[in-house]
Amino acid sequence: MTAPAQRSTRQRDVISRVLDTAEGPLAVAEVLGRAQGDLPGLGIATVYRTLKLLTDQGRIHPVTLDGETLYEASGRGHHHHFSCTACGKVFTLHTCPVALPRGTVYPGGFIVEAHEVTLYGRCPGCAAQMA
Amino acid sequence: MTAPAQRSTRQRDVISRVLDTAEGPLAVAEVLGRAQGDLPGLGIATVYRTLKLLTDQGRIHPVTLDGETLYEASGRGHHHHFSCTACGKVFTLHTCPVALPRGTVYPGGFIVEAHEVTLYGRCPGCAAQMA
DNA sequence: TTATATGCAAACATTTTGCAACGCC
DNA sequence: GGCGTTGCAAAATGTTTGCATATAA
Repeated sequence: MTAPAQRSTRQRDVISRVLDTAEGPLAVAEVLGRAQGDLPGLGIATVYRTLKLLTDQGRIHPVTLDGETLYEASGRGHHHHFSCTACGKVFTLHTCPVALPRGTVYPGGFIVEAHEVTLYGRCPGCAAQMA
Repeated sequence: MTAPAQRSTRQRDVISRVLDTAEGPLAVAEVLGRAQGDLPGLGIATVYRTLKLLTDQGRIHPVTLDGETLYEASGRGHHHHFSCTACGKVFTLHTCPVALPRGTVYPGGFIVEAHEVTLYGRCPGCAAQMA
């Protein structure tokens, strides 16, 4: 009773690479668009199936931002996100503004296992345009 | 040319009260269910329309958590959320773990206008059950 | 060869919209 | 009475699934 065989296909390779080389989390439509650059005939169903597969494998994970589900590659270490209120792009931040290690007991008796922080504001590019 | 008149209806009153008296953010289905306790015939479209109306008025605002959109009353001051990984309930936290006032320039040149923090872990009740 | 993966289209789930009936003001 | 609001059903979105064909191994 072994796990079902996993095949390496061009579709999966391309979708994986799109996420691995992305500068931040991507929306499903964005993944489809970028992957179609290499595979014009790629279907949206394959993207959804592959995203689920990669998520189950722990190679990527979903990030929900303003109601939209984005996907990003795992294994990039602890980080957070910055959502630009001007251009809408989402950036990855490598500095963490909170000190809440696993096991911290938060006021009220909440035992913290993990945390997520999202910052909103102007990204460097949009801030420069305003000036 | 004044703004269109807003009418006070039983539906809007009930939906507003459901959110005002909620202990935390509620999912749309949860709002519908609670409101139907008072208004059995209430339609889901009215709930969506009213949620959008109240949001536009700034009286409530959406909170996205794990891909689900929840709504909570505004004007409760700055706070964050704790999502229990055991029972799934979402709690409101009144202590803020970050010091990022508006205008803070975050490493990388990001100008912070707002921030959101979500903590994950065991709520007091679930933590007690484990012990 | 053969079981898994893909693409298409149909099925679902969720949210929005059109419209006639209804009810505040 | 008039116009905003409601409930229903249809439409628009976003995501999943069935199935015949294509393909990795």
